[in-house]
Amino acid sequence: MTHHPRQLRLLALAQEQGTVTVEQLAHLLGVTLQTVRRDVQLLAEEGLLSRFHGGVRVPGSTVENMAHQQRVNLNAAGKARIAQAVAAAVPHNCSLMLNIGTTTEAVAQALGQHTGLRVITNNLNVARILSANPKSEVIVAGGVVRSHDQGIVGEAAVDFIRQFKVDIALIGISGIEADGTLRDFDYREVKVSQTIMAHARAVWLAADSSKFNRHAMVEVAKLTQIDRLFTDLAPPDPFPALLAEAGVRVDMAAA
Amino acid sequence: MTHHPRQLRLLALAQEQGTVTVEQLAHLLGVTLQTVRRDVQLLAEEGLLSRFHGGVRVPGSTVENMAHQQRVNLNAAGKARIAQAVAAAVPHNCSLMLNIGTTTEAVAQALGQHTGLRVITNNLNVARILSANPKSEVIVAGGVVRSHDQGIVGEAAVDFIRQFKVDIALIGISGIEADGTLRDFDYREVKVSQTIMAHARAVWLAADSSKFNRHAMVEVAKLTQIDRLFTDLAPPDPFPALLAEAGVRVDMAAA
DNA sequence: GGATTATTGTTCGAATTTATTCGTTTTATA
DNA sequence: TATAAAACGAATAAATTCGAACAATAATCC
Repeated sequence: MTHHPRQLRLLALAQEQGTVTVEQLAHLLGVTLQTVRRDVQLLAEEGLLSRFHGGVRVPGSTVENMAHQQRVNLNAAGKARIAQAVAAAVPHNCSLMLNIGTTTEAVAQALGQHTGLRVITNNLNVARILSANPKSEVIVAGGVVRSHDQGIVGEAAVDFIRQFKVDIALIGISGIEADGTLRDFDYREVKVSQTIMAHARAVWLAADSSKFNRHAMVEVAKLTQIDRLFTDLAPPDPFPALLAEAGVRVDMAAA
Repeated sequence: MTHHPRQLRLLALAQEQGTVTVEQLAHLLGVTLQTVRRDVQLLAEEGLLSRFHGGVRVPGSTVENMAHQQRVNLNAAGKARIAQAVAAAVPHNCSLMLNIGTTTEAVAQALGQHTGLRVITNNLNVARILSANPKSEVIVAGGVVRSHDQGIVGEAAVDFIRQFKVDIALIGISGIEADGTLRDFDYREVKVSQTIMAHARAVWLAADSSKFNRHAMVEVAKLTQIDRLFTDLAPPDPFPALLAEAGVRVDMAAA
């Protein structure tokens, strides 16, 4: 099944104008609104188009890294609540490490009013957010910048982090499996996260409810290595038992 | 369903101006205050915006950040022309180092379409801008992040940069004095810039016309260490003679 | 040519978005 | 601190947009 010529013209129009309304498209293509909507729905499902109420636009032209932006939006409210809870638990004048992840970025945002923090991170967004706070010091790890999420990974970052030992490691991850392992997608990122955990006196995990039972490839750590978990909803079975067994203190930031 | 174009325009306006009132937004976007407030609430929840009573600002923006925003706008046209000229002179598939400065940020922007670049920088803005280009690799130096311009300075950054040797060092500075010295304000930043120059086969200087005869405290280098100067207007006396004597090739990106 | 299938147009109820109004909260000023 | 002004957010009504159902038309196959 290939595309109708009209659908190709529709795509071309969207490309040209950046954004087009459904009504404009109907007029330009000489068909009814409903036909345009059918085409638009199809093309949007294939990812060739982003739609908004009233029209469409080319995907990705709007915000540079749409993928990252959309992940930020995933359960944004939950992440914000978690971030507030973490910030409330972090004392002033302590040292922290934050790894890659949208949840840690939310935490960085929430730490904006703290004083005397020393924060080490391999996440450029975290660095940008926290460096706006002149009362805290931000140290960024050196290394190769990953384009899709501004994270720094690789051997250089690992070496850099090894120089330090901090009070708290705040970790975000991709998934927690039912066997009690924390997992992530990128091998190089995992190396950094493990190093961060090894160089902290306490390890805190920030994970919103969507992370439970989500699968990812590479093992970062086991729940037993975690001292404290911040989440937004009560974890499903079998996690309460696992967490209790591992001696993890759970902080729930409910709505 | 993604963001409405109006919401993207709102974000762009906030980005441009640093801060905007709700009333201004309503007027500029041609909708009522209530609609603006709805958009603002949504975008703020997603962390794309910070709001205050009466308006919004770019997230994590403080007075510091604003100051930086304004510096970016200083002679923006001249910087953009210089950046274009530099980008035209940089071949594909080469290695670069970029230091701190709004001019180097403009260059980073202009390098967005190059392929196969390997860029090392101690400027988080440069890293952010260039990491959006998946055809190039960005390596950021580790170290303490300076809050007012997102630059990385200090001994760690110097050590990090010493590992590399690149084709071109692209340097921005605060002032060029009539005695042929290039100067900057922050001692720690100067150390980094000097290291960058020492670890490149060619040193290019990007300096708009406002830099000539501008005074700054710490000496970065002498004109004789520069291979090539990119500027937007003909330098005033006595610089043409100095430049010729130092053997600097001058590229003028006139309007 | 006739039957069948796919595509488009039409109509209409549901869902979404926007404007208006008004009570509440925040900020500025005396 | 008291008061006035401004800004905010909730509620509701009007307008717009969306999507489903079905009729009409075009394309395809035998």
